[in-house]
Amino acid sequence: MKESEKKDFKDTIFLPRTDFPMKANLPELEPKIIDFWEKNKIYERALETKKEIFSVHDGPPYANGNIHLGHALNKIIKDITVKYNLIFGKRAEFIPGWDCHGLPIEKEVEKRIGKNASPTEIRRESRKYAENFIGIQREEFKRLGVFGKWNEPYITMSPDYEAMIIDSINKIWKNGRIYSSYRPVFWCPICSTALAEAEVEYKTKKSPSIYFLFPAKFSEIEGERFENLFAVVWTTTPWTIPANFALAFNPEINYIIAKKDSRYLIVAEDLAGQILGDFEKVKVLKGYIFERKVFSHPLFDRESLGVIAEFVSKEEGTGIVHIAPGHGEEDFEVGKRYGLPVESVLDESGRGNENAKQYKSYFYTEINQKVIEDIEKKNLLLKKGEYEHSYPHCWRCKNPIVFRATKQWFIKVQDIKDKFIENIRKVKWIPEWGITRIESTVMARPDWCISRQRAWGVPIPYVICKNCGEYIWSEYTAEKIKQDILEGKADSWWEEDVSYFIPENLTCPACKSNSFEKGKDVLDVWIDSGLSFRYMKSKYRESFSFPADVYIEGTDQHRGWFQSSLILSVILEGEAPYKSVFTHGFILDEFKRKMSKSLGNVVSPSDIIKESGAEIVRVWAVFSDPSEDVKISEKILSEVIDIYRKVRNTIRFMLGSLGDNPQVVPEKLFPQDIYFLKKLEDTEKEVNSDYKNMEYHKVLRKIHFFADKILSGLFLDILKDTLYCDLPESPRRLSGQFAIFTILKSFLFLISPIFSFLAEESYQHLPEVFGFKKRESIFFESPDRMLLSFSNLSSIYEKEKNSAEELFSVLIPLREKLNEVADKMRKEKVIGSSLELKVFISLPDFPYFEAELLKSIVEEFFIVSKVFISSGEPALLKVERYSEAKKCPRCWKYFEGESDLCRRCSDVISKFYS
RNA sequence: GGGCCCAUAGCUCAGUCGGCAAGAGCGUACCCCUGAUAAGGGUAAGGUCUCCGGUUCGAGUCCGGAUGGGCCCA
Repeated sequence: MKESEKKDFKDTIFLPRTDFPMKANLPELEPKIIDFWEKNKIYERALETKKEIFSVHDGPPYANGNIHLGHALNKIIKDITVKYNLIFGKRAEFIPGWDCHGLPIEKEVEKRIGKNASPTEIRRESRKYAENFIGIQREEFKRLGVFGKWNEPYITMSPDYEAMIIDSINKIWKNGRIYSSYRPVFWCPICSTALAEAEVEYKTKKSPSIYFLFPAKFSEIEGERFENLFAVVWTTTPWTIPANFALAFNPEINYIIAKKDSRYLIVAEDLAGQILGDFEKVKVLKGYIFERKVFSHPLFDRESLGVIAEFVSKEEGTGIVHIAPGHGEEDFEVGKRYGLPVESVLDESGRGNENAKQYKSYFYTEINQKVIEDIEKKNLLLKKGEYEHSYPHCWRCKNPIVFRATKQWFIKVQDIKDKFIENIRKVKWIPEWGITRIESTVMARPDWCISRQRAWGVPIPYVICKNCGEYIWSEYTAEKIKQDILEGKADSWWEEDVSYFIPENLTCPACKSNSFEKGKDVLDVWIDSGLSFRYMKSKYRESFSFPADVYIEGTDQHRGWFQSSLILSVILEGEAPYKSVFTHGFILDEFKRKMSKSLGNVVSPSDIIKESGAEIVRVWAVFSDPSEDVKISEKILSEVIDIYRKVRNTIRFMLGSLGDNPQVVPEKLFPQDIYFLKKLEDTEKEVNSDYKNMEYHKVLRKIHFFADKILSGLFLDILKDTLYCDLPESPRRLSGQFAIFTILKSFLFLISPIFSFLAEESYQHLPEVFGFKKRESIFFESPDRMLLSFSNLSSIYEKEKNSAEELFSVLIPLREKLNEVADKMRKEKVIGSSLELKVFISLPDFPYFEAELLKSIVEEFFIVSKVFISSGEPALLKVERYSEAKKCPRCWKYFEGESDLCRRCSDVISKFYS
């Protein structure tokens, strides 16, 4: 046959027709789709029609810096949750939030305008800084295709939010849960502020390490006399020695009296060798002996008391721990038991104060040196050196921090831990081990230190008695600050005089004095974000249901937001603020290392968006199981892109196959189509349940498998002959097109929470066939219009789906067998296309199917030209090249006969082109 | 150092109550098609289920320990 004749027949077949492009060019396309959603208020309008509320409550990101992949992963998972619930009829309003106050922004601003800036300047600049990044992050999140009320987010620095905070904290105070107390807290001497546990980082640090002696003020032990008796003590913080008031011994471990160079030394037995070298062991005794024994302070003229503490270990040091109750958490606890003074020897900038006596006004690192020198002068130093250990550092300025006793405000939580646990157990934690994690963090936590000596935050409403230093919390003050904030005077606390904030006749409850100054503390930012549920409750009454249906954050938030929200909610509302909590993992590189600037393995979402599109980020987010850590690499991204392409091309082919706009709904569906509709129904059910369980990576896998193997590899492949060559509006072709349309609608609907851009783009290209009238956006659609399992498709389908499945469960293994044989024949160059084959099979009786129909089904399903069926157990009997036949130039199937075209094709030509 | 979690083909994951001769997709190799064409189809090769020990007739699955990685804490 000549080329020209071939061409002629190509013009007579019905190839897919669609203007849906194969290449997406997402970086350019996506902004247009976002524009479409925004201009037409698609999300807002989709919400309007729904009633039942489903609340995905946003944990506010911190408003500094551009978003990173962790943010993207988080918001995408939230978005998928929101969209899934939305399309299934829930009013799923996503109100994004931003966390604005706090140290990181304040430090950043300080860097720009100088440390000496006034609080009002700092606050003004901090506010600008946060606003700027809210704007930036908002655009970045929108660019990812995340639906949300971007124009009415909640912002922790907005006047009504700040007022809500003051109101809430005052309510907790009225409940008697807030107290002030001296207490050693993490203190950054560089930033001059107390830090929360969440604000310290542990890094390796070299510290001085000294072994030194406390002279005993007693010489008799268990009836024996030891003149020149000393306790051996080890420390890596010599500057705390001026604050020493005790020496702690473990009651259970063995101590010895060692004679060395005419001195008797007390030290733990197991450690003596490595500390002392050569010595004479004089006596062994248990630590409890030393309780209430008195030693002399090595520097000052005062005493140091022997005490007992379980935490003293025999693994490290000397088995005797120097206790400075004002400078260590455990020291403080021990001190409290023995009634020791809680004294700080440092001022807020880390320099010696009055208590430090001769070390006054030296920085604590200088005190280290001086103390060592002085101890050496007194001949009490045994050994000195350096010690490398993991030590707390300030999260912001990265400098080592200290423990320092200061007066702070606390929320009492120790006494109601059982209430927290009780409420934790009512929540569904996904994955399940989340409950272990939150329970252990809640159980381990001390009372909540809520005060910070900073400017960028919500002021704590109290004043200080100038005469006696009493801290006085006042509802009057709280109310005044709150009113000012609401009237736009957020900084009045720093601008007005103290008299403005207190009632006229206020007297100090402790000393009756009437001279006061304003408190200098702002609230811990975890209070801000932890109260977000309360803001949602009051401001978004129409769209937020308390407790929220789900909180979704990274696993670090068990200690952070999940906990702060839980504590505040249990105190204020008597229950947890969420019904379920989903946690996702962190992002690692291809070698499972965390991302860090120093490793140079940081991937930013904007790079991927620029290169490949936001949809690729969305699909990546569910490519791995997000409840564990997720990896990203070039390889993974290219696989994600391949999945996208496959899904896109499959959709494109289906759109094209409906390009001739079939309108007549077929009365009869062919068994092939019914079988694939059944596959669709199965997939719908599985995918729906995966969505419900938030197993989005399983959704992706099923969607991909369905598009690739079921549709592209089977259904659409076998339908090509019908679609291309059968007469339009012939029963077989219409049935096929109807099935395609049914599948396509459903498929687009199911992928829309994840592939939001692709689903919308495809929906806009969807032809209105079989009487289907489109809506403005796919997000206006509903399951009953889009899903097979939610519609009541013709009784034919319901009636015949089981028999169709039965038939195909027999045909599929035969097809696989045939493929094996055909592959061999191709490799041996016997055939090329499978249409060159004729096949002999045996099948059991299928009473539902007539012989002719059955034969045509099998030919179509096998994509061969001729099938002979005999009766028997299912088997592939013989596969041969169909050598006696000739190829129809139109449909390329082989047939026997004299005519140029096969019968079907000549029929179509005569009917369609006459 | 402590708590929690993870560990299955080169990559990403399935693997319910212990019965598996261990599955899928991607990638790879080879082949076909050229009427989804910067597409489409087929076949095949890939695994001592991280390691060591235990329970059991039987363990990827249960228990103990080790190693590596993550989060949180000290």
